[in-house]
Amino acid sequence: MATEPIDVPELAESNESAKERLLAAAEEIFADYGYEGASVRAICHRAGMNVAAVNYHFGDKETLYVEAVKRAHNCSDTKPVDDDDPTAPASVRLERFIRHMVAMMHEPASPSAMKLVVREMADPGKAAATLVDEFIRPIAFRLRALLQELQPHQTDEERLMTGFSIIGQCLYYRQNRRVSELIFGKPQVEALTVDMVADHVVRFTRNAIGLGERPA
Amino acid sequence: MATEPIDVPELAESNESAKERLLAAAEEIFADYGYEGASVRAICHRAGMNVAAVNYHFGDKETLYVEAVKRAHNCSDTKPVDDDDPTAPASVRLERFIRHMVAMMHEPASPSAMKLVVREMADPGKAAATLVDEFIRPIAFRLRALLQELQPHQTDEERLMTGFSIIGQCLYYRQNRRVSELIFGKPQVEALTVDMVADHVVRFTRNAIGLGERPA
DNA sequence: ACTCGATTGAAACAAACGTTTAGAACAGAA
DNA sequence: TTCTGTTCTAAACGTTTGTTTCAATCGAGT
Repeated sequence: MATEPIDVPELAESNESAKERLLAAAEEIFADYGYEGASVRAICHRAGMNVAAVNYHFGDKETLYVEAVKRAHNCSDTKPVDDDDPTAPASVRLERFIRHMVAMMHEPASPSAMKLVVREMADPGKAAATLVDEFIRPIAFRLRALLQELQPHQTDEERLMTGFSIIGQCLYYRQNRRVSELIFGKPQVEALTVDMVADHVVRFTRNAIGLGERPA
Repeated sequence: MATEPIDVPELAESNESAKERLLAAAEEIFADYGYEGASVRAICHRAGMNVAAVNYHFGDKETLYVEAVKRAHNCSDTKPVDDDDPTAPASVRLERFIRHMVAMMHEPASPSAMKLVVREMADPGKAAATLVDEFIRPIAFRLRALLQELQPHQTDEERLMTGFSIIGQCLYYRQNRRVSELIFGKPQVEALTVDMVADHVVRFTRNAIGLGERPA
């Protein structure tokens, strides 16, 4: 009681390691089965820990979920878009934006993290607000700024819809890949590589907003 | 045993009415809470029936779910696209296709039915195959045929991606509406009416595939 | 060695889950 | 009426859920 806790550096490490394992396991299970479908027991089993671990480290299932989603969006690779060259022409930066977006959707650094993030976005829950603030909105505002440069004569609403058209194309392959495979067969869809899709979306979008064919 | 069942006309009606109420309730609850999140008790309570009703009429929860999804896609309005005038030019039929698609996503005849269908598409389960066969694939093949008319010089893969770009734009507003509201604020997104979005997607797509601005 | 706070383990908790059972209520046929 | 089959209800089934309890274990400070 009387003794102040002082700092516990190495203990904190092992603490983080335990929480980290739990978060990693939660990310996978939540991504695969959804919030309701994932059981605390399955998560703890995956983490090699006891059922009580969730309650001890996070309090309850919901808190664990929110923390897992927060951790997931940190694992996503936002950086390549951050160090974008601001001196390049807007049309080039738009192309880079699209290519980064398509790549992120097709081959995310952490598939289960991306899966979990997209799941939360499709059905926004308690973690959605944080996710939007720290992960989604920055990307959306970057695109909006680009479109303001490229189409200053258009209204805000027109640019908003243009942004949705671009994002909609990129998101399609992540949100509807499996259905597409059911429709056209898996080989047909798998034949579409990241580069092919990126090239297509860039060309489709450039034509759509009047940038014309991309110069070689 | 010895007596054959004969026909039971009016009894069959009341039977259908009971199953129908159950299916309607299941559609709403499953659409709102997902398969795992929806409880058999909640569905039966909504239908004003006993818990055992699900097991009596459908056997188990999963069968009820599949039947509810099948019923949901029947409630969706596929017809307006069916009686499409085949004599009109392909570019006009494409525009009609897009407008119908956008309208169906924005203001479906039965919101809960559409919600349930989209949910199953996002996370394909046991009902996905039927849904694709009877509901999704016909639409997709119609679009593919249109693009074959409009862009006969392109490869199958290019046309496939073009189709995905078009569908991706239409689906965006249904799959990511709530996130968009979180990003930009509800009023900004609600300001986009069905007609505005349809006009935009038509113009965006026409430009993208080289049809030029639509003639007045 | 001893103490004490942090962490883990096995077990159990009440509640909710999908499912089942046995019988009541009903309608038509004999 | 009596019988027969169908439909519905109340109650309970066994299992699984998220959560809690409490003692065992560990690690560092005195």
